[in-house]
Amino acid sequence: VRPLHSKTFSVSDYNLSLTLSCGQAFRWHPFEQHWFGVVEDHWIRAEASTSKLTIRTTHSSPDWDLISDYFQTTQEIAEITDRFPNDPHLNQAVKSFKGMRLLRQHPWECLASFILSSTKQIPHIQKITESIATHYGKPLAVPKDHPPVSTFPSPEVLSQVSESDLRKLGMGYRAPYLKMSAQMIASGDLSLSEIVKQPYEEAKTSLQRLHGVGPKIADCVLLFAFGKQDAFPIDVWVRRALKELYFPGKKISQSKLETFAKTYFQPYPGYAQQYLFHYMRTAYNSQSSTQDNFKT
DNA sequence: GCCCTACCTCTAAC
DNA sequence: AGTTAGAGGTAGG
Repeated sequence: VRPLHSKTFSVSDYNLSLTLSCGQAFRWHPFEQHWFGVVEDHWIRAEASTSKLTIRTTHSSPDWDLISDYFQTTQEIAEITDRFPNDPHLNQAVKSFKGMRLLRQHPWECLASFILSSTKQIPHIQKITESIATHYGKPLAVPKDHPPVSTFPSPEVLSQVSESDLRKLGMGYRAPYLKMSAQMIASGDLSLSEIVKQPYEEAKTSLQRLHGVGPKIADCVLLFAFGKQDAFPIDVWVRRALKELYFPGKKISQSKLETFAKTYFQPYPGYAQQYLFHYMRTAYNSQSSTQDNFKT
C-alpha cells in the first residue's frame, strides 16, 4: 500500500457524480463520499465540491497533465452551455444537470467499451469492462479499504485472447468485433493516434473500418476520447429526444434528423447531445405514466 | 437510399 | 418462481 499523492484543481460547476455516471465512462464506482476508478495506469480517487476537484492516486509519480486532461479541469462548462440554442428543452436540461461535463478518455478503452455497448444496458457494460480489466489488465496498488482494480488491457493483449475466452466474459456476439478491432490496431493497420489528428468526417470514416463500429459508436469515440465537438451520437434515447422535442407528431427520416442535429446545436453539438440524452433518460425513467409520449 | 433481421447475454418486468 | 421481452447497434441481405 502506497501513500496517496494528491492534487486539487480549481474548477467551476463541476458535477462529478453526473459526469462519471451519465453513460460516457463505465469504470467509476461510488464509495462513501467519493468516486474511485482508473485513468490509464493510475488508480484514482476523486471528489468534488462546487469549486474544487480533488484527485488522489496511488501512482508513484502521477502524470497530472494526463489526469487534468481526462477530467477536463480547465474547461469552463458555462461557456459551452451558454452557447446552446435557446429552447425550453435544453434550458431545462442545463438547469437540471448543471455541471455535467464531457471527459477526455483513453481512445482504446473508450472504443472497446462502446463496441461492447450495443443493445446493452449500462450496468451490464460496466460489468463486462470491469471483468476484462480483472482478467487481462494489470492490477494496480489500491488503498487497503478499497477493492482491487486493474488497468484496461491494450489492443496487443486483447488481440491475443481467443474469441471463446472473450465470450466467457458475457459479451456475446461482440467478442469477434472486439478481437478484430484489437488486431487491426495492434497490427498498425489502423492507428488511433493518426485518427485523432484527422478532421471529424474523415476520422469517423476511418473508425468505421473497424468491424462492429458504425456511426453511433464512432461518434461516441470521437466525442468522448478525441474531443471532436461536432460528433453527435444518435442512439435510441437521443433519437426519441430529437423526434419528440423538436418534431412532435411528424415523420422525419434519419438523415433529416442528422442534418438538423449537426446544424441546430452548433457550436457544441456533442455537449448538447449529452444533456439531451440525460434529460430524456431521466424523464423516461421517472415518469412511467408519460412513457407513451416518448414512443418512437 | 431504406427496411428487415440475426446476433449473445443479462435484467427487469410480467 | 419461472418465463419472456427488450436492451444506449451493426452487418448483411
